Amino acid sequence: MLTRRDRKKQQTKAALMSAALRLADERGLDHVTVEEISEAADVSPRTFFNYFATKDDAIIGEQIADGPSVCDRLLAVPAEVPLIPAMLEALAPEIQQFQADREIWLLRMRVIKNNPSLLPLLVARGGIAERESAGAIATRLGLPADDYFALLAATLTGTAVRAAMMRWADSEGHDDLPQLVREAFGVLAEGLNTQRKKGD
Amino acid sequence: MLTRRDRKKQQTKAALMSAALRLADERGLDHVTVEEISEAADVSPRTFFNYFATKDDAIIGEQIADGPSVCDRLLAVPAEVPLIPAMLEALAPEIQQFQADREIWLLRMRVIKNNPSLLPLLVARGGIAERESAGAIATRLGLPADDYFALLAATLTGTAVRAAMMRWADSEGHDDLPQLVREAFGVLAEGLNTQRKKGD
DNA sequence: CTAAAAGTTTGCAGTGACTGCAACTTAGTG
DNA sequence: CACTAAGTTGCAGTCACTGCAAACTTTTAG
Repeated sequence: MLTRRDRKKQQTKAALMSAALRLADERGLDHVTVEEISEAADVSPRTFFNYFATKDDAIIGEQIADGPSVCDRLLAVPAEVPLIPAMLEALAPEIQQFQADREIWLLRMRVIKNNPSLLPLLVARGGIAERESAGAIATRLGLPADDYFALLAATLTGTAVRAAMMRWADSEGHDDLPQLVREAFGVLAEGLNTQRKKGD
Repeated sequence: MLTRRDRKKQQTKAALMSAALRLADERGLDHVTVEEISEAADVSPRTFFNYFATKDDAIIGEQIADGPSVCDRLLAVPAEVPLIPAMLEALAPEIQQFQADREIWLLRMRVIKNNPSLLPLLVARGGIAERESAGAIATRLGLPADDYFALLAATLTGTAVRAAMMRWADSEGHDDLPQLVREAFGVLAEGLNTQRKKGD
């Protein structure tokens, strides 16, 4: 059940995130202090740290999916489906989420682009999800859980999604995100094919 | 010319790095202060920051190659050579360097493993090199400089190398590093091939 | 309705990373 | 031996972040 308390917490968290994004966008991340962010969200600085471990976290947010994770969804797709289509299907809800939170994500990507020190964190966050997915991919392919290829495939999908997001943000959201992701995977498959031909 | 001054600088830098690694290995990164590291290297804390922008930098080091970069070497390999062998060749000197600095790298990887907060930085550092390589790969394949596939391929090689390094470190240096890297690339090519068959 | 329990916010005091500046010391140069 | 350029250091200051305990608010139970 969602009590009033919980609702208020969500509100506060959203306020902090959005204040952090807005201010960082206006002035650049290192010209914004936690104090100012808290001020803008109308809570004490100490409270800020009850919600986020670091200032950067307030910008990046936490990729928490309420429902089943990419990982779960990937395992749910029938095993006959080839990896790339399966991955696309498992990713679909996430992508919809990005579009639903369109404003925030466009802003977030812009801030990250203008403050490259944030990129490591973004990549690292993706990396966690990727490592989980790697296990699921391995299962699908009947490989041991810590298989090289599974890890590489997972990394690749993460990179593809990130590249698509960047491109989407660069177009200021004019491009169609699902289309861009499909394109990234398509280019990938095609490129790998080309590579195989040249390599053989 | 390499004056005494320069030699001293190198010494100091090495001393700081090695002190940072040793202490972080013994006590864990956040139980070591910059003051203690400087103390151990026998310089003032202020001097530490003349050498490294952040504490973490002293652990990760800066992947500075004196000679030509991976990027340059990749372009030097004849265009007929397929991408993966070309990449292996371009990477060879780096790998030798890792082996030459064997002790430091094994220690470094152990510290990173035990202090995951460092991972983002390591990945980010790799990411810079990858983005450069992406350009070179694109050139080799006759693609535009910001091509999707080139970026994905570059990311993949970075991940392969990193995975090989991790495995090498896990074996405490008993495994043969060049062998592990070749294996990573091999598994990769093979896996992609399998995937193509399933996917068509 | 009320009092205790449980959860949340806040202030305070402290640690430690990191920076700019100016004084000081030392190595290279003519 | 100056003279200069480069490197080192101390100092004062800002800001991220933490633990603790007090104050406050919501929920729960009697």
